[in-house]
Amino acid sequence: MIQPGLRTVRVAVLSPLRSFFDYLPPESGAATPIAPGSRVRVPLGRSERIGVVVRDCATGDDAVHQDLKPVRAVLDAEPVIDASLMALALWAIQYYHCPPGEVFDALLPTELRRGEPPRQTREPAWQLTPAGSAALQGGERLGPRQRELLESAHKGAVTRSGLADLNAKIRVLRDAERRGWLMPIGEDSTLKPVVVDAERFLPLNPGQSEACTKIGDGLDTFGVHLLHGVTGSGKTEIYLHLAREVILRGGQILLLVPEIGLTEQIVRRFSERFGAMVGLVHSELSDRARALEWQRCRRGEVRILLGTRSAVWMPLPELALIVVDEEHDASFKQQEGFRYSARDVAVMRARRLNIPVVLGSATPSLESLANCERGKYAYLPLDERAGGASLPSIRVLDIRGMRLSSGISDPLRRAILERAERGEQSLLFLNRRGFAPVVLCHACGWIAGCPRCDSRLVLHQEQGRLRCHHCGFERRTDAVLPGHPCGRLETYAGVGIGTEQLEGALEGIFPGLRILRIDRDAMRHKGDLERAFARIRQREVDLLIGTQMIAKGHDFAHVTLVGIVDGDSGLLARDFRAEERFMQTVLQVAGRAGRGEQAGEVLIQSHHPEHPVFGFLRTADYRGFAARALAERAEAEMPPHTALAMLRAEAPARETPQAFLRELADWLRQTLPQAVFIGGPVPALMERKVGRYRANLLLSCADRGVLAAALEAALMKIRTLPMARRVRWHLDVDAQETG
DNA sequence: GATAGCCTCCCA
DNA sequence: GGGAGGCTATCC
Repeated sequence: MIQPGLRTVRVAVLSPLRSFFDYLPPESGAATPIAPGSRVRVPLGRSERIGVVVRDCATGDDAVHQDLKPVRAVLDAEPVIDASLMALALWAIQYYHCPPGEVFDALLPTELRRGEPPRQTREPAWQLTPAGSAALQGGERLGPRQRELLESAHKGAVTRSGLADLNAKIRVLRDAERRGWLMPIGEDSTLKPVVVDAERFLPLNPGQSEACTKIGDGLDTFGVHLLHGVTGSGKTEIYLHLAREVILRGGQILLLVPEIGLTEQIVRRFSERFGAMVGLVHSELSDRARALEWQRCRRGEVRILLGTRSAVWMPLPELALIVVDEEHDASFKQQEGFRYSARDVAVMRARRLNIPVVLGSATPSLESLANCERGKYAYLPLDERAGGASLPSIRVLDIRGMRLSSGISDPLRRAILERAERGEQSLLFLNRRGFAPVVLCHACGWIAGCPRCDSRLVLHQEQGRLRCHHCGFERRTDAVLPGHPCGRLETYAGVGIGTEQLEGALEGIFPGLRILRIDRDAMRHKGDLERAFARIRQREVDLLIGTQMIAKGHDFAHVTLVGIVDGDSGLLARDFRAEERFMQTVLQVAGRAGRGEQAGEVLIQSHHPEHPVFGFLRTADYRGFAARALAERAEAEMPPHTALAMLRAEAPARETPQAFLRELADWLRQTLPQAVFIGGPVPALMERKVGRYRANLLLSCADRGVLAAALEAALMKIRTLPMARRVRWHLDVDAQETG
């Protein structure tokens, strides 16, 4: 029986359980309601957990349970999550159909998740300077507020929270600071006065200013602006100008970037202009450092937050603009646990705050372009390169029947030589690490496979290792491998070429050229990458070989030739997004060339030069490509034309995940409306990974709301399926891949 | 995910 | 009779 009028507290418990939990108010202090966003300690089963109060309800009408337990303790007097982030979190729980605790895990720094009190970082404080002392003793005419402030500082340091009592505003304090009467003490680097020196901002070209004005005009209302600018068109400068505008109005800016390590340049440009107002969050940060940034953001000390995916959840009470740079980048989608898209969350956050978002990219996602077509996003093209550099010309080399030496055709070889003779740099892109991607036994022909995955071991000759790139399995090349029938040692032969082998081969082909390889193996240590980029800038390198690692962010002014060694790799479509990804990668790598004065050239080696993708690449016609791809997606009823979710399951036995998904699929097919497409179950593209077998069920529907209801129904059904306990499963809303 | 209670199995 | 280990329900 539910007692009417009973007061209950709804809590998102930090656990993987897929529901909220209701509690009675704490036994002591039952009279005061707990503010949503405060943390509580609650009993759960036989143990205790930390949770976040979602609401404290006068009537417990919708509490389902009979005998509720009371909250053990309220941990915060002030909520640690403000109302706007709370609303965003609740939206995410619904949208991603994920356990509430998972979302709040993403919102809170570790120490707060553990139930510890918010760390007392030293509160910003100011003290009287000699000049201030003189001013107070009659040297200056002071307003009543200024006098009050300085008198207080005379008695002891002034803190931010002390200001409230003083009836003085931050402005008075800033003013006193500017006049040299007060100076910050303690963690003073964060307290430098806000100086946004207009002279340090580069002038914008007409295209840039037009885009900037359009976005700037809408600063006080929600709107999504897709800034489609070719590489080198100066998107960053636009962000900088917008940031200045927002800061002058007293707002905070959130700038999301794909990977901070590879975006060092953008970080530098922001720090140069805005100094200590810039905050930084990324996955490499320690828990402590992260918690500190969290506090600084919340207190408003950080005015510009630069960060990767997880930064979208940071507390920014005066957030006024969000920028998502390289919005098409796959790393914005978390691939495990709470599988959210930081870009999509950013758009939703902006919408709820009624502030604008800028999505920037040279190769926008099809989703965003489709939203422009539907009139939901504003399309802002930037067609010329800032500084007048011209776009590289792109040519496809038909290498059918050509003699290749170590994968390099003669025309490409000659092009590299020409650049070297002119003192220019070349860059070869090969997205395959290691010496050889396939290894076989020269004695018996056995192909070395990973014992835990359906994958092949990659030969890394420098390190004398065979490695699986999917699970981390690794053996020395002189060890007997599991499953090797003849077990003979030292008889491995590599098939195919990776960057490591290419580097060696090129040293033979181009004696005298200074060659540098950039991939995860060659750049294992901290600082390696920065040193490598410095060497390139200082022209200590003639020929660069790189994987994905060199595709993003960095400008190479003296690179005038880009060679795509394997232009076929992206066309052997394994996934519905493969072509899009290939197009984006090639254009991104191409963008590295010719950013200086000389025009650049891109040569793509391919066995399928007639493939339509190359037609668009030759003219760098990304919009043409996108139009065709969008039409294909509509035809195939795939995103962005439809909403898509993947239900993935895995278990130690091959049959289990499929049996589970089949039972579910059978039920769903009978129950769900026709409009919902149910594909599968089918084994995952790589069925076995780290010793577990995986299978997928695809659900899609043109109507997102109908799909959401279908997913909710599926989750309800899963609760009743005994099979569900025998598998590990999860739901991936807006999955990036269908494999 | 964590935990406890229950079951079966095996051995003394 | 009892301990180990697997299976399953439950968590407000």
